Amino acid sequence: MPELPEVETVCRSLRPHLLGRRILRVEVRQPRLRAPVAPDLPARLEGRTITAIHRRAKYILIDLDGDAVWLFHLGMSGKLICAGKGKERRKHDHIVAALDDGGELRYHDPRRFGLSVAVSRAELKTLPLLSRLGPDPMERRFNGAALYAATRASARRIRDLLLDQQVVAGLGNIYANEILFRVGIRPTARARRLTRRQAAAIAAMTPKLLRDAIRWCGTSFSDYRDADDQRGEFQNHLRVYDRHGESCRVCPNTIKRVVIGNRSAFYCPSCQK
DNA sequence: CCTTGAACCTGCGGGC
DNA sequence: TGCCCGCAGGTTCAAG
Repeated sequence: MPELPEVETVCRSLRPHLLGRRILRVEVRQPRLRAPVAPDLPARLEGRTITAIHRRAKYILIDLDGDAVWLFHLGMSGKLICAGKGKERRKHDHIVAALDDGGELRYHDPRRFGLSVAVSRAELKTLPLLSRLGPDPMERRFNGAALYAATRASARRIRDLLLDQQVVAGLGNIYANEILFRVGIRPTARARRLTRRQAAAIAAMTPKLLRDAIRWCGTSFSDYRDADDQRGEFQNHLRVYDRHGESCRVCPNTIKRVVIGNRSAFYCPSCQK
């Protein structure tokens, strides 16, 4: 479900509910996520107060007093929902935290591809999950030169390179495809065939498109929702993703779907070369 | 080292 | 109505 714009939207919607709140109790109802939830997770969180919420790529980091950080990755179907205590538990509510204002924070994830970890600040710095990530797309160190360097000697297709979180951290299949449409490059193009100019165009378009998607609160393609259960609106601005068989928005051609790297890629055969 | 494909899960929509 | 198939916003690991 969630790529960088959706994760950023979730962070923003969490803050009004969570900042300054104390965590009273954490219940792990299903520990079997992508990585098993550690048995000591509740003990590391209970009694602590939430001081800040940030995002790194597709990870959500909740800072607590007393040197603790609560980290989430939403996988494909994960949601963080803030709810009043009266609301009944739903199937797949795997982690439920009770807050000092009577509210709750729930981690809900039918497919269980997400994960949740509680660590100290020192442990956070050494977490392989985060230390393996490349630059966020909004950082200055992600630029045309860096992307061009990553494309050299790469036999991979450019769509797959953009999904590699070590190259740039935060893109997923929707935005990788949308970026490539907007710069006129086919997702199937071999990375090493790109020119310096094309790499620069992709690197410039990436933060631009992501900011635009954040402005629309992300893409609610099927089930993505923020912490208030609100939909995003960027699905109304997609030009190629999941539009195969439909007509291109800028030319008379039909959008095509191909499978590369085991995942669908979408493009317009005449707008993208 | 690099690249590809399968695996991890559940749910939904389409075709029959 | 029900069953089977393919597909899904992500990541990791094994095999070649």
